[in-house]
Amino acid sequence: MDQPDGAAPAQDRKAPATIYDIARHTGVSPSTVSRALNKPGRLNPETERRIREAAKELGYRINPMARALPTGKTGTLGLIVSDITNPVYFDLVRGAERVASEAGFTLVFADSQESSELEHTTAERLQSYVDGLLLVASRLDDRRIQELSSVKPVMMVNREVPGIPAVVPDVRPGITDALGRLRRLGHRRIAYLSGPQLSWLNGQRWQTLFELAVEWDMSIVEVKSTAPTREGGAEAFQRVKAAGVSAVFAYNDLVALGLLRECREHGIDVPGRLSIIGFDDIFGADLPTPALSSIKLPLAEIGGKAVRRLLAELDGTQGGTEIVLQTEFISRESVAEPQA
Amino acid sequence: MDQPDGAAPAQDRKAPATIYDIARHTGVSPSTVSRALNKPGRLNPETERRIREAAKELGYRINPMARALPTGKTGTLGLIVSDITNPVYFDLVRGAERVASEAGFTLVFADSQESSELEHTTAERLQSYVDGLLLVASRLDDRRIQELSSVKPVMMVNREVPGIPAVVPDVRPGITDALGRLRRLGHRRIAYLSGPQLSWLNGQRWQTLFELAVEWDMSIVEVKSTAPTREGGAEAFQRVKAAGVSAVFAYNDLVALGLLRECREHGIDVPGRLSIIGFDDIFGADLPTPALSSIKLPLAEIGGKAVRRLLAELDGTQGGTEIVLQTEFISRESVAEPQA
DNA sequence: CCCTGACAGTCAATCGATTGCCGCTCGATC
DNA sequence: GATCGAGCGGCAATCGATTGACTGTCAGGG
Repeated sequence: MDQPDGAAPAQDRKAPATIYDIARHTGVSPSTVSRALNKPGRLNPETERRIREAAKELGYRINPMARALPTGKTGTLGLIVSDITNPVYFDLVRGAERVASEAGFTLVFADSQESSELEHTTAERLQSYVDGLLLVASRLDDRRIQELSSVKPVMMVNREVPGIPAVVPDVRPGITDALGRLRRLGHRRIAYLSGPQLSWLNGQRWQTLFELAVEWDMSIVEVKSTAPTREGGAEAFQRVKAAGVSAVFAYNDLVALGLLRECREHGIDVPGRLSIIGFDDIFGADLPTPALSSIKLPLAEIGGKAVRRLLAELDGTQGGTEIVLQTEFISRESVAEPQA
Repeated sequence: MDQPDGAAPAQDRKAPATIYDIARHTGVSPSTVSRALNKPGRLNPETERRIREAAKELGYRINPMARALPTGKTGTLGLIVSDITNPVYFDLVRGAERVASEAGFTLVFADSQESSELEHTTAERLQSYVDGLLLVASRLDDRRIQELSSVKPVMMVNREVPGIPAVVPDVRPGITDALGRLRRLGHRRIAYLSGPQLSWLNGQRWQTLFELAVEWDMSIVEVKSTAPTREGGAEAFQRVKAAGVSAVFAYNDLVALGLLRECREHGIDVPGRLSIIGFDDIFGADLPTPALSSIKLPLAEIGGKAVRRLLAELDGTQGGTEIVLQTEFISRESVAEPQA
């Protein structure tokens, strides 16, 4: 501290109490204090009580850094998402946060702005702080993820990587339901407005749609979008229109929302001329007119389960297999039978 | 580690390299390594080069815990928001994150679920991890905040507390513009659908509206909402309707959105019969029909500035006074002249 | 009466990095 | 040629908590 004396800038902070203070206060040794606080029952109940009391009195708060040094455990988990401004992550983050703090863990949180490079940097930086990492919809390649996981436990969310534990949704139920509905309404030719090539979920969605469409004898085309955002959706409008389909699935609700808005602006009737279905059922999907139909992920549950699973991994109680959660089709106004 | 031998649960993680490894590798002492890495120029350039090289080669990553112990600095900032599922925090969080990571700091992030109690617990827990705390729209009372700030630096965002540095918006420009517009359109009787009593911004908004309305000779009433959410807004519909006003400001966009939807469902024409204006201009405000007008906060900027200011506080270069940022009225379809 | 062992508490090493102080070397200065 | 000081690097203490090994005590069993 090189503060100019006499001119302490802010109020002076009192140094926090340590186990040494408590030890002095109660006339025992620091190691006894440590045990009193961490290994209930190891000590004489009376001694333990006295120590606990003194700790309370002195306002003792454990110093996590100091503890982390010998134990190697920080009590902290890292969560990296691809884009924090995507509402889809709300519930996921909250679910994760809840479970983590119930378990006495702290969540550290970062976003990679859809950049694989930035994600890597961030992951490495975070890794030295945390006990384990949650990678949500990671854009990293398998090798890099495996590297990361050779340093500290890594849990994948919404993505699968060989050898790495994961919590993922099963997109099939939701898609089956949605596509079935379209089919019954009379749609025969549909499009998939796709997302980032590096997105595992994008692959899943396309794959599943494709297989089902083929199986049900519907025709399907992929239309590429430039970005998984509202802008990306809007920008793809002409290509979707040109594809001559009666219904379109969009990679996610942001894209769907962008497309929907653009349709309206160009006087394309939704759902009359084009039915639109998004994925994720984010905040706001129900706001536009027509309200957007979407295939919903149980995000909060995914976040919670992912943390729980990572926590289990941490103390060796590994869950083993991968966890899969179901999706659900939320039908709103953006779907109807195609105009003759 | 009490792993059952022979059955190592996951792949074994290699211990990360330390300065001791580097020291051995290059034949110098650990302290020299430390200096090479932290005090460029202090050492013989050649020695420094060799050490840096070895560090790179061994994949050395500093152990933040170990560093934090002697220095007391963790390189980490805590950010607590009242409700992470409120889209208003997106940009704020992202702005904060960006500045923090540019400065080599890591953001730890938590939400208090609108609970003052939970916020307090969280703040205390976080405080032992971080160098400083950012409290966004805190629901804590002044005394508790001052307590927190006597332990480690605290920066208030969207709230003022005596003696604590803050970054806040000036709601006046946006409100003036919006209210002026209403007045010119012919509105004379307006309502404010208020938010949480503990919210400082809620107070600011009401105060400012009230003063301006009085000054401009418009009548104004406060209608209470039960929660600062869409549900809260919907739930207040009857009370707003009963108030017999031609325009309403809502505490935030979530509330406004809820109210807007409910109006539509009850066949109340917006903006014909009722003009609605929200605050924050969150994601989705432009989605409904009619699109919601809103008074926008420069959230990303607020987040960034708050972090910068806290960082300055940390190394004594305190900015001194409080930072105030301007608001802006975003006019959309939910505002029109009142029906005769 | 001695031994065993449970129990309570202490000692001291350790985690990884930082830093004040010291010592050596060497060239410049008087 | 002795002295001084700058430059370079090492020694060892320190931050706060954890933990294996150890000591001393006391009760109960053989």
